[in-house]
Amino acid sequence: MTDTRALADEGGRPEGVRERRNRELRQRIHLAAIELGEPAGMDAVTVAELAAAAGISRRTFFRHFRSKEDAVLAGHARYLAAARSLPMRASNVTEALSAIERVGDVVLEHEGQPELAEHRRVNAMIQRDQAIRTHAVVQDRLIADVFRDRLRELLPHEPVPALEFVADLGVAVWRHGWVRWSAQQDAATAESPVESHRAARQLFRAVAASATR
Amino acid sequence: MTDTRALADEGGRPEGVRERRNRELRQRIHLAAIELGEPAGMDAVTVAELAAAAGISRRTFFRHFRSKEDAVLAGHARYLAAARSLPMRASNVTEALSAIERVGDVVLEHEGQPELAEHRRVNAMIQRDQAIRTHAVVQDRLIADVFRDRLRELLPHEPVPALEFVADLGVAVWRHGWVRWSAQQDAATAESPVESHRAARQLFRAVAASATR
DNA sequence: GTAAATTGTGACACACAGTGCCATAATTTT
DNA sequence: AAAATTATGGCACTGTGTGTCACAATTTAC
Repeated sequence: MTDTRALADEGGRPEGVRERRNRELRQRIHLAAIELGEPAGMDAVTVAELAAAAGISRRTFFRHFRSKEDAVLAGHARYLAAARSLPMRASNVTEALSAIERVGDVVLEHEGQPELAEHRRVNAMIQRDQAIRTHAVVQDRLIADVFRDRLRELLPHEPVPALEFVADLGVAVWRHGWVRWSAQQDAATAESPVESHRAARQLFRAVAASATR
Repeated sequence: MTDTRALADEGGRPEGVRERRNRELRQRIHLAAIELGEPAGMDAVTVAELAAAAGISRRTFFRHFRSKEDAVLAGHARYLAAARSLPMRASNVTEALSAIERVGDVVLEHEGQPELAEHRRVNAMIQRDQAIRTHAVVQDRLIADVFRDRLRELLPHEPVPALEFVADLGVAVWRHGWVRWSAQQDAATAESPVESHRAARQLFRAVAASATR
């Protein structure tokens, strides 16, 4: 989680003390949020407790995250950053979905073992914890809006509602990929994230093919 | 808006004074919310102002709506009620989407002129007003969860993530239908709500057909 | 019809979220 | 080493949402 820079600028300058501390602190807060929220439910945790657990003041917490729910959903921040910065290409509405899927592919390639472990944990929280679930869907919408705006630049002649719709669908498929992956339990039949996302896309296609007579 | 009973029980008993006042008050609050929120943006409106405009106390407002954003989104409440109460039939995942679409069709049939005018107004707010937009997507998720749970009863052998996904897609198509309809401006080429929703379903199919090579 | 039970309302208090502001400490730059 | 920048904590303040109580209005039972 955490290093939203990973995708954007691989070749950065050294990274000063400030930068490193900032990154580490965000990570510490993130872990504290999961640690406290996982057992009790996020509604039962106050920002004051969270800040105390991370060794900072309430005020400082809000300088690093907009809300306690935000502190949990680090994966969304990475996907959002990718939606903003990765190159996209599409020459019509139906290609737009593929363009979004390609962004997802790149993100998947960058998610290593620690991120995957986080995904399992956070996705489990999204299923159980209403506060987190609510916040996750809001984040999804923000990401879809970013995709919509980028598609708008690529396809200025397409109606905006259609682009928004495609962006929505793209994000829904992405989310379902993770839900599917996180639902795996026994290692025997477990899919890799890439496989789960492929399955999500296939299910999307299958459902659409038979719908709307 | 307003009468969430319309779909559920057409043949009801007379309706007492209490019931009527309750309904009228909800409607009054709803209108006050739109009236205040439309020009200023919902973030700039406090519940105290809203309650004052509706002639009630702040405390009473919260007995009728969970939040000021909720007070604006009356159409979502109707759709939610329909998702809960209308009969659904499906024997596999791909039919599930059609089942959700059928619920939408029934709701559409019941939306008269005043509701349609409201849809235009509220949808415009959803586009402009971040607070409302955020809340709308949360409502959509709640509705999708209701559909998911109902599908779970109909198709107990299907994996829950798949059902959740289909429910998500169904709601996304529904929402896009309204967005598309609300985007119409000149009466000359304007679509009816039914036509817009049909177009939404077709776009869904078209996008899916060419995606995921 | 009147009495009892139920339900809606306002007032008050309270916990908590989120933000503006300022003084201070730590770091980067010059 | 001094100056400029940036992170932090403390404090105050607005606003949300909920629990609780007393009281008024309706509904139900008799």
